[in-house]
Amino acid sequence: MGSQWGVNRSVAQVHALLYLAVDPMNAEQISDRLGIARSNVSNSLKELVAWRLIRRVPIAGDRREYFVAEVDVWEMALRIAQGRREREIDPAMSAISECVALAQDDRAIAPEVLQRLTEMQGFLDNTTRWYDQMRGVPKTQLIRLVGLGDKVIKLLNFAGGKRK
Amino acid sequence: MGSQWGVNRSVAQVHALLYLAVDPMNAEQISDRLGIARSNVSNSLKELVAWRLIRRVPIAGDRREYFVAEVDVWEMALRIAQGRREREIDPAMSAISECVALAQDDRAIAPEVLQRLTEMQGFLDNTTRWYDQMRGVPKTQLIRLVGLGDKVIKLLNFAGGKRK
DNA sequence: CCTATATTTCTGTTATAACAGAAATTACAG
DNA sequence: CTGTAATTTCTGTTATAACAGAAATATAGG
Repeated sequence: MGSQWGVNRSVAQVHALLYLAVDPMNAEQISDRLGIARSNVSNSLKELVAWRLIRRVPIAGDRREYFVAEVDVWEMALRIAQGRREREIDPAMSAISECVALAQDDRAIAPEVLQRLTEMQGFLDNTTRWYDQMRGVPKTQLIRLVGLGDKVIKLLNFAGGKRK
Repeated sequence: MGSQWGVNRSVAQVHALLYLAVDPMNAEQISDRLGIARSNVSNSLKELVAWRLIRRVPIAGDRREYFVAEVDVWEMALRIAQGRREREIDPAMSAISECVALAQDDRAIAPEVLQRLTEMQGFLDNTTRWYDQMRGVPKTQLIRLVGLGDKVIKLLNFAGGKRK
Protein backbone atom coordinates (compact mmCIF):
# COMPACT_ATOMS: atom_id res chain seq x y z
CA MET A 1 0.00 0.00 0.00
CA GLY A 2 2.96 2.28 0.59
CA SER A 3 2.70 3.74 -2.89
CA GLN A 4 -0.45 5.58 -1.81
CA TRP A 5 1.31 6.78 1.31
CA GLY A 6 4.07 8.73 -0.31
CA VAL A 7 6.76 6.11 0.12
CA ASN A 8 7.78 4.00 -2.82
CA ARG A 9 7.05 0.33 -3.06
CA SER A 10 10.56 -0.91 -2.41
CA VAL A 11 10.93 1.04 0.80
CA ALA A 12 7.54 -0.14 1.99
CA GLN A 13 8.37 -3.75 1.10
CA VAL A 14 11.70 -3.68 2.89
CA HIS A 15 10.12 -2.11 5.94
CA ALA A 16 7.29 -4.62 6.01
CA LEU A 17 9.74 -7.49 5.67
CA LEU A 18 11.94 -6.27 8.48
CA TYR A 19 8.96 -5.43 10.66
CA LEU A 20 7.76 -9.00 10.45
CA ALA A 21 11.19 -10.62 10.44
CA VAL A 22 12.02 -12.57 13.55
CA ASP A 23 15.78 -12.28 13.05
CA PRO A 24 17.99 -9.48 11.70
CA MET A 25 18.49 -9.54 7.95
CA ASN A 26 21.26 -8.33 5.64
CA ALA A 27 20.91 -6.60 2.31
CA GLU A 28 21.43 -9.72 0.26
CA GLN A 29 18.81 -11.69 2.13
CA ILE A 30 16.34 -8.87 1.66
CA SER A 31 17.20 -8.57 -2.01
CA ASP A 32 16.72 -12.31 -2.54
CA ARG A 33 13.55 -12.50 -0.55
CA LEU A 34 11.84 -9.57 -2.25
CA GLY A 35 13.34 -10.13 -5.68
CA ILE A 36 14.55 -6.57 -6.05
CA ALA A 37 18.01 -5.27 -6.92
CA ARG A 38 20.62 -4.90 -4.23
CA SER A 39 21.14 -1.26 -5.06
CA ASN A 40 17.46 -0.74 -4.53
CA VAL A 41 17.66 -2.47 -1.18
CA SER A 42 20.63 -0.32 -0.27
CA ASN A 43 18.74 2.88 -0.97
CA SER A 44 15.64 1.66 0.79
CA LEU A 45 17.64 0.75 3.87
CA LYS A 46 19.28 4.14 3.86
CA GLU A 47 15.92 5.85 3.77
CA LEU A 48 14.47 3.66 6.50
CA VAL A 49 17.49 4.33 8.69
CA ALA A 50 17.04 8.06 8.09
CA TRP A 51 13.46 7.72 9.28
CA ARG A 52 14.75 5.71 12.24
CA LEU A 53 12.30 2.94 11.43
CA ILE A 54 15.10 0.40 11.26
CA ARG A 55 18.59 0.26 12.72
CA ARG A 56 21.84 -1.54 12.02
CA VAL A 57 22.75 -4.40 14.30
CA PRO A 58 26.22 -5.91 14.31
CA ILE A 59 26.39 -9.69 14.06
CA ALA A 60 29.55 -11.14 15.59
CA GLY A 61 31.86 -12.73 13.05
CA ASP A 62 29.99 -11.40 10.03
CA ARG A 63 31.21 -8.49 8.01
CA ARG A 64 27.84 -7.80 6.47
CA GLU A 65 25.45 -5.30 7.96
CA TYR A 66 22.27 -6.59 9.49
CA PHE A 67 19.11 -4.64 10.13
CA VAL A 68 16.13 -4.86 12.45
CA ALA A 69 12.95 -2.79 12.48
CA GLU A 70 11.48 -0.93 15.39
CA VAL A 71 8.67 -3.23 16.43
CA ASP A 72 6.87 -1.05 18.95
CA VAL A 73 3.97 0.40 16.99
CA TRP A 74 3.74 3.55 19.08
CA GLU A 75 7.42 4.22 18.72
CA MET A 76 7.05 3.64 15.00
CA ALA A 77 4.19 6.11 14.78
CA LEU A 78 6.18 8.72 16.70
CA ARG A 79 9.13 8.35 14.39
CA ILE A 80 6.98 8.64 11.31
CA ALA A 81 5.40 11.73 12.79
CA GLN A 82 8.84 13.18 13.47
CA GLY A 83 9.99 12.39 9.95
CA ARG A 84 6.97 13.98 8.38
CA ARG A 85 7.35 16.97 10.60
CA GLU A 86 10.91 17.54 9.46
CA ARG A 87 10.27 16.81 5.81
CA GLU A 88 6.87 18.38 5.32
CA ILE A 89 5.83 20.69 8.11
CA ASP A 90 9.03 22.57 8.81
CA PRO A 91 9.62 23.48 5.16
CA ALA A 92 5.99 24.54 4.90
CA MET A 93 6.44 26.83 7.88
CA SER A 94 9.54 28.41 6.38
CA ALA A 95 7.72 28.92 3.12
CA ILE A 96 4.70 30.53 4.69
CA SER A 97 6.87 32.79 6.80
CA GLU A 98 8.49 34.06 3.64
CA CYS A 99 5.09 34.58 2.09
CA VAL A 100 3.84 36.54 5.08
CA ALA A 101 6.97 38.67 5.09
CA LEU A 102 6.64 39.44 1.40
CA ALA A 103 2.91 40.09 1.64
CA GLN A 104 3.36 42.55 4.47
CA ASP A 105 5.66 44.73 2.39
CA ASP A 106 3.52 44.54 -0.70
CA ARG A 107 0.79 47.12 -1.02
CA ALA A 108 -0.70 45.19 -3.92
CA ILE A 109 -1.70 42.34 -1.62
CA ALA A 110 -5.28 42.56 -0.41
CA PRO A 111 -5.67 42.60 3.36
CA GLU A 112 -7.80 39.43 3.25
CA VAL A 113 -4.97 37.58 1.63
CA LEU A 114 -2.48 38.65 4.24
CA GLN A 115 -4.95 37.66 6.91
CA ARG A 116 -5.40 34.16 5.49
CA LEU A 117 -1.68 33.67 5.23
CA THR A 118 -1.29 34.79 8.81
CA GLU A 119 -4.05 32.48 9.99
CA MET A 120 -2.38 29.58 8.27
CA GLN A 121 0.90 30.50 9.86
CA GLY A 122 -0.75 30.72 13.27
CA PHE A 123 -2.34 27.33 12.81
CA LEU A 124 0.98 25.75 11.95
CA ASP A 125 2.59 27.45 14.93
CA ASN A 126 -0.08 26.18 17.29
CA THR A 127 -0.14 22.64 16.07
CA THR A 128 3.61 22.23 15.94
CA ARG A 129 3.89 23.64 19.45
CA TRP A 130 1.29 21.09 20.49
CA TYR A 131 3.22 18.34 18.76
CA ASP A 132 6.50 19.37 20.36
CA GLN A 133 4.92 19.22 23.79
CA MET A 134 3.11 15.94 23.24
CA ARG A 135 6.30 14.42 21.93
CA GLY A 136 7.78 14.92 25.37
CA VAL A 137 5.13 13.05 27.35
CA PRO A 138 5.93 9.47 28.27
CA LYS A 139 4.48 6.88 25.96
CA THR A 140 2.41 5.21 28.66
CA GLN A 141 0.61 8.45 29.40
CA LEU A 142 0.17 9.13 25.72
CA ILE A 143 -1.49 5.76 25.33
CA ARG A 144 -3.81 6.44 28.22
CA LEU A 145 -4.65 9.86 26.82
CA VAL A 146 -5.61 8.34 23.50
CA GLY A 147 -7.57 5.71 25.37
CA LEU A 148 -9.66 8.42 26.98
CA GLY A 149 -10.75 9.78 23.63
CA ASP A 150 -13.23 12.59 23.93
CA LYS A 151 -13.62 11.96 27.65
CA VAL A 152 -10.72 14.37 28.15
CA ILE A 153 -13.09 17.18 27.35
CA LYS A 154 -15.39 16.26 30.19
CA LEU A 155 -12.53 15.55 32.58
CA LEU A 156 -11.16 19.01 31.98
CA ASN A 157 -13.47 21.83 32.93
CA PHE A 158 -14.44 22.56 29.40
CA ALA A 159 -18.11 21.86 29.94
CA GLY A 160 -19.74 25.27 29.99
CA GLY A 161 -17.25 26.78 27.62
CA LYS A 162 -15.51 28.41 30.57
CA ARG A 163 -11.85 29.32 30.36
CA LYS A 164 -9.42 27.17 32.27
CA MET B 1 5.10 22.16 -2.16
CA GLY B 2 2.14 19.88 -2.69
CA SER B 3 4.16 17.46 -4.77
CA GLN B 4 5.95 16.35 -1.61
CA TRP B 5 2.63 15.98 0.14
CA GLY B 6 1.11 13.36 -2.09
CA VAL B 7 -1.09 15.74 -4.04
CA ASN B 8 -0.06 16.74 -7.53
CA ARG B 9 1.05 20.22 -8.39
CA SER B 10 -2.07 21.27 -10.26
CA VAL B 11 -4.39 20.37 -7.41
CA ALA B 12 -2.16 22.18 -4.95
CA GLN B 13 -1.97 25.23 -7.19
CA VAL B 14 -5.72 25.41 -7.69
CA HIS B 15 -6.31 25.01 -3.99
CA ALA B 16 -3.79 27.68 -3.09
CA LEU B 17 -5.30 30.05 -5.62
CA LEU B 18 -8.82 29.56 -4.33
CA TYR B 19 -7.70 29.70 -0.73
CA LEU B 20 -6.24 33.14 -1.30
CA ALA B 21 -8.86 34.35 -3.74
CA VAL B 22 -11.11 37.08 -2.42
CA ASP B 23 -13.91 36.28 -4.86
CA PRO B 24 -15.25 33.02 -6.29
CA MET B 25 -13.54 31.87 -9.47
CA ASN B 26 -14.62 29.77 -12.43
CA ALA B 27 -12.61 27.15 -14.27
CA GLU B 28 -11.57 29.42 -17.08
CA GLN B 29 -10.28 32.09 -14.75
CA ILE B 30 -8.27 29.51 -12.86
CA SER B 31 -6.93 28.02 -16.06
CA ASP B 32 -5.85 31.43 -17.35
CA ARG B 33 -4.37 32.54 -14.09
CA LEU B 34 -2.30 29.40 -13.52
CA GLY B 35 -1.54 28.74 -17.15
CA ILE B 36 -2.70 25.12 -17.04
CA ALA B 37 -5.15 23.30 -19.27
CA ARG B 38 -8.84 23.53 -18.55
CA SER B 39 -9.17 19.77 -18.39
CA ASN B 40 -6.53 19.79 -15.74
CA VAL B 41 -8.40 22.45 -13.83
CA SER B 42 -11.58 20.43 -14.15
CA ASN B 43 -9.97 17.34 -12.65
CA SER B 44 -8.29 19.33 -9.92
CA LEU B 45 -11.59 20.95 -8.97
CA LYS B 46 -13.27 17.57 -8.87
CA GLU B 47 -10.64 16.24 -6.52
CA LEU B 48 -10.77 19.30 -4.27
CA VAL B 49 -14.55 19.05 -4.11
CA ALA B 50 -14.22 15.38 -3.18
CA TRP B 51 -11.92 16.39 -0.33
CA ARG B 52 -14.47 19.08 0.58
CA LEU B 53 -11.72 21.68 0.52
CA ILE B 54 -13.66 23.79 -1.98
CA ARG B 55 -17.33 24.04 -2.88
CA ARG B 56 -19.39 25.23 -5.80
CA VAL B 57 -21.14 28.55 -5.44
CA PRO B 58 -23.83 29.67 -7.87
CA ILE B 59 -23.44 33.15 -9.29
CA ALA B 60 -26.74 34.71 -10.36
CA GLY B 61 -27.00 35.23 -14.08
CA ASP B 62 -23.90 33.22 -14.92
CA ARG B 63 -24.04 29.72 -16.29
CA ARG B 64 -20.50 28.91 -15.35
CA GLU B 65 -19.66 27.22 -12.09
CA TYR B 66 -17.80 29.21 -9.51
CA PHE B 67 -15.77 27.84 -6.63
CA VAL B 68 -14.63 29.03 -3.25
CA ALA B 69 -12.27 27.38 -0.79
CA GLU B 70 -12.90 26.65 2.84
CA VAL B 71 -10.94 29.42 4.51
CA ASP B 72 -11.14 28.28 8.13
CA VAL B 73 -7.80 26.58 8.72
CA TRP B 74 -9.12 24.26 11.40
CA GLU B 75 -11.98 23.17 9.23
CA MET B 76 -9.51 22.61 6.42
CA ALA B 77 -7.30 20.48 8.63
CA LEU B 78 -10.27 18.41 9.77
CA ARG B 79 -11.35 17.76 6.22
CA ILE B 80 -7.86 16.75 5.16
CA ALA B 81 -7.73 14.42 8.15
CA GLN B 82 -11.05 12.93 7.15
CA GLY B 83 -9.93 12.50 3.57
CA ARG B 84 -6.72 10.79 4.55
CA ARG B 85 -8.58 8.59 6.93
CA GLU B 86 -10.92 7.35 4.24
CA ARG B 87 -8.24 7.01 1.57
CA GLU B 88 -5.34 5.68 3.60
CA ILE B 89 -6.29 4.46 7.03
CA ASP B 90 -9.49 2.58 6.32
CA PRO B 91 -8.00 0.55 3.46
CA ALA B 92 -4.97 -0.18 5.65
CA MET B 93 -7.25 -1.50 8.37
CA SER B 94 -9.08 -3.74 5.95
CA ALA B 95 -5.79 -5.05 4.62
CA ILE B 96 -4.37 -5.80 8.03
CA SER B 97 -7.56 -7.50 9.11
CA GLU B 98 -7.22 -9.84 6.17
CA CYS B 99 -3.58 -10.45 7.08
CA VAL B 100 -4.45 -11.27 10.65
CA ALA B 101 -7.22 -13.60 9.55
CA LEU B 102 -4.93 -15.43 7.16
CA ALA B 103 -2.08 -15.59 9.64
CA GLN B 104 -4.28 -17.10 12.30
CA ASP B 105 -5.19 -20.02 10.09
CA ASP B 106 -1.66 -20.58 8.88
CA ARG B 107 0.50 -22.82 10.99
CA ALA B 108 3.57 -21.75 9.02
CA ILE B 109 3.37 -18.25 10.46
CA ALA B 110 5.58 -17.74 13.47
CA PRO B 111 3.74 -16.59 16.59
CA GLU B 112 5.85 -13.41 16.76
CA VAL B 113 4.63 -12.42 13.33
CA LEU B 114 1.02 -12.91 14.25
CA GLN B 115 1.61 -10.92 17.39
CA ARG B 116 3.10 -7.99 15.49
CA LEU B 117 0.27 -7.97 13.02
CA THR B 118 -2.20 -7.99 15.88
CA GLU B 119 -0.40 -5.16 17.64
CA MET B 120 -0.50 -3.10 14.50
CA GLN B 121 -4.18 -3.82 14.14
CA GLY B 122 -4.79 -2.83 17.75
CA PHE B 123 -2.90 0.40 17.25
CA LEU B 124 -4.99 1.31 14.25
CA ASP B 125 -8.15 0.43 16.13
CA ASN B 126 -7.18 2.62 19.06
CA THR B 127 -6.10 5.61 17.08
CA THR B 128 -9.07 5.58 14.72
CA ARG B 129 -11.40 5.28 17.69
CA TRP B 130 -9.64 8.28 19.20
CA TYR B 131 -9.97 10.16 15.95
CA ASP B 132 -13.66 9.34 15.62
CA GLN B 133 -14.30 10.68 19.08
CA MET B 134 -12.19 13.80 18.70
CA ARG B 135 -13.90 14.54 15.43
CA GLY B 136 -17.11 14.98 17.36
CA VAL B 137 -15.91 17.60 19.82
CA PRO B 138 -16.72 21.21 18.98
CA LYS B 139 -13.96 23.11 17.25
CA THR B 140 -13.63 25.70 19.99
CA GLN B 141 -12.90 23.04 22.56
CA LEU B 142 -10.52 21.31 20.20
CA ILE B 143 -8.60 24.54 19.81
CA ARG B 144 -8.42 25.02 23.54
CA LEU B 145 -7.27 21.44 23.99
CA VAL B 146 -4.47 21.95 21.54
CA GLY B 147 -3.63 25.22 23.29
CA LEU B 148 -3.14 23.32 26.51
CA GLY B 149 -0.49 21.13 24.97
CA ASP B 150 1.14 18.80 27.47
CA LYS B 151 -0.61 20.57 30.35
CA VAL B 152 -3.50 18.15 29.82
CA ILE B 153 -1.37 15.47 31.39
CA LYS B 154 -1.03 17.43 34.61
CA LEU B 155 -4.64 18.52 34.60
CA LEU B 156 -5.75 14.93 34.40
CA ASN B 157 -4.70 12.74 37.29
CA PHE B 158 -1.91 11.15 35.34
CA ALA B 159 0.84 12.35 37.61
CA GLY B 160 1.91 9.28 39.53
CA GLY B 161 1.00 6.89 36.75
CA LYS B 162 -2.20 6.05 38.62
CA ARG B 163 -5.20 4.80 36.73
CA LYS B 164 -8.06 7.16 36.23
C1' DC C 1 -36.31 21.27 -29.58
C1' DC C 2 -32.32 23.34 -31.08
C1' DT C 3 -28.18 25.93 -30.46
C1' DA C 4 -24.52 27.85 -27.91
C1' DT C 5 -21.59 27.42 -24.10
C1' DA C 6 -19.77 25.17 -20.21
C1' DT C 7 -17.88 20.97 -18.38
C1' DT C 8 -16.22 16.38 -18.34
C1' DT C 9 -14.08 12.35 -20.28
C1' DC C 10 -10.89 10.31 -23.28
C1' DT C 11 -6.41 9.73 -25.58
C1' DG C 12 -1.78 10.65 -26.43
C1' DT C 13 2.41 12.91 -24.84
C1' DT C 14 5.62 14.40 -21.55
C1' DA C 15 7.81 14.66 -17.16
C1' DT C 16 9.08 12.35 -13.09
C1' DA C 17 10.31 8.87 -10.05
C1' DA C 18 11.38 3.96 -9.40
C1' DC C 19 14.34 0.48 -10.32
C1' DA C 20 18.17 -2.59 -12.23
C1' DG C 21 22.81 -3.41 -13.36
C1' DA C 22 27.43 -1.79 -13.62
C1' DA C 23 31.09 0.73 -11.80
C1' DA C 24 33.33 2.67 -8.00
C1' DT C 25 34.25 3.08 -3.35
C1' DT C 26 34.80 1.54 1.20
C1' DA C 27 36.11 -1.64 4.87
C1' DC C 28 38.22 -5.51 6.53
C1' DA C 29 41.22 -9.86 6.67
C1' DG C 30 45.43 -11.77 6.09
C1' DC D 1 49.94 -3.31 1.98
C1' DT D 2 47.10 -6.20 -0.99
C1' DG D 3 43.19 -8.69 -2.27
C1' DT D 4 38.46 -9.69 -1.44
C1' DA D 5 33.90 -9.05 0.06
C1' DA D 6 30.34 -5.67 1.04
C1' DT D 7 28.15 -1.52 0.18
C1' DT D 8 27.18 2.68 -2.11
C1' DT D 9 26.94 5.70 -6.05
C1' DC D 10 26.24 6.37 -10.79
C1' DT D 11 23.92 5.75 -15.24
C1' DG D 12 20.52 4.12 -18.20
C1' DT D 13 15.96 2.07 -18.66
C1' DT D 14 11.31 1.33 -17.46
C1' DA D 15 7.02 2.24 -15.26
C1' DT D 16 3.88 5.54 -13.56
C1' DA D 17 1.52 9.65 -12.99
C1' DA D 18 0.74 14.41 -14.59
C1' DC D 19 -0.81 17.13 -18.03
C1' DA D 20 -2.52 19.10 -22.59
C1' DG D 21 -5.61 19.08 -26.31
C1' DA D 22 -9.41 17.03 -28.63
C1' DA D 23 -13.68 14.87 -28.53
C1' DA D 24 -17.87 13.98 -26.26
C1' DT D 25 -21.37 15.01 -23.12
C1' DA D 26 -24.26 17.83 -20.48
C1' DT D 27 -26.83 22.24 -19.37
C1' DA D 28 -29.22 26.38 -19.96
C1' DG D 29 -31.32 29.96 -22.95
C1' DG D 30 -34.11 30.99 -26.61
